[in-house]
Amino acid sequence: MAGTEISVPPEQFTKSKEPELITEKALEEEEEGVCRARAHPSSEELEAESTHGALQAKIPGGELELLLAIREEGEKHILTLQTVHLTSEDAELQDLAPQRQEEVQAGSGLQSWVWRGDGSQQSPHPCVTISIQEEVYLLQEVEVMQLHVLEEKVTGASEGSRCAVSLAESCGSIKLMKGQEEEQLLAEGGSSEETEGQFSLLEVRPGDEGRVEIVLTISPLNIEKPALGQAHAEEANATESQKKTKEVKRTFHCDICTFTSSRISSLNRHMKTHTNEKPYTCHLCLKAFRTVTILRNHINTHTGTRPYKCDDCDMAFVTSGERARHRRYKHTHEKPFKCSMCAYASVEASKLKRHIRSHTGERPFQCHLCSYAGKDAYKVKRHMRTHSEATSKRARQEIP
DNA sequence: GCTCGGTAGCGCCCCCTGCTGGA
DNA sequence: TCCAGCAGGGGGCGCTACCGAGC
Repeated sequence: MAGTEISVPPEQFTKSKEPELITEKALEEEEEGVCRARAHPSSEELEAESTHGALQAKIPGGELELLLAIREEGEKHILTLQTVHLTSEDAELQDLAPQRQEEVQAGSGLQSWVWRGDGSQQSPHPCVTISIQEEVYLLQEVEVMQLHVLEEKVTGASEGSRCAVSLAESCGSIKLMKGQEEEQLLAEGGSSEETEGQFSLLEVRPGDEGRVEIVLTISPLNIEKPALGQAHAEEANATESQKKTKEVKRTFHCDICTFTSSRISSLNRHMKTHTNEKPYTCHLCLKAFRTVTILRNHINTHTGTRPYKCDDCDMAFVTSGERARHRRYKHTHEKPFKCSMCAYASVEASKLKRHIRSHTGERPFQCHLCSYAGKDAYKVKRHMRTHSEATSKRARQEIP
């Protein structure tokens, strides 16, 4: 299938951003036999996705739910569901005879997806076949539709577990649901391709009754999954044999994002980034900060204390990062950010980003008084002088 | 747990240069 | 022709935020 591509109206899909696949209500729902991950990506985040060429998936009118089977016990997976252009060869894939078929309805707006699996286990990876109603997902040219499902290790999944992923357009939510059904056997036959070593995928083909079938190959990953309900630790990549043997390296997970660390102190520090708590207040300006380090740097900006002195000149800086950047600008001339379209290279990523706008013509900063748009914020600010000065000139002319 | 070093990102300001229109 | 105004492109720094790792 690699190579087969179907086309889906981009607006019909919302690509889930991997770090967003974290749940808010996962804990209580897990107790109900449902593992549910919900994310609320902001519009900015979705925008960012699109800028990377990834597809945006929006499900018109409601949620999209994807059922899939997890075969291995104690494994975690990242699933990427990707639509691809369909070719005539895909008809051959109809030979994949699913043994099971289920339809899922989740709410009024939900488009039905059909999970299918067969008993063949020839593939090293489990596969899932999903059918989508054709009126929802058109067999045209697709680029988009990428779903990342970060699945928790499935313990006690002897009966198997099913996961349902749903995208709700209205709120941008993604749900990960673990069902209680019996073990779903997995289909074999969809070609797979590794992407960044993370996932494999899948096959898209026309199904019956006007559906599109997507065969999803699941690659087991050694990725720790966020705990449900609270930050937790677990043994990284621990198999039973490994557990029995030796040195258990613990990995601590944030349950709000995909952050992991080998140190609990790092996790504890990280967890503060998910709160608005800023307990460290500058006594000079009353501005609050999350960490004492940031506060210290801030106070140095008041006092003029610049502890980081450049070895090659008389410049000094508040932070080591400023000094390092200064050294790249002035002394080492190291420019790690290189433009792929010309010879331009920059010390800073933001400069490269600004430079690329000169290639693309993008002008994201709009003047609110005229049609002028600038490629960076300061250009608009500078441009605004022309309005104020023009106004003042007129005023001077009108008032002799 | 604290601290340091490094990285990332946004913002601000400045300089240099080319174009354009009016004096 | 000269010059001021304006915009494009880019350099450099200020500051905040975050994280890995050493102590």
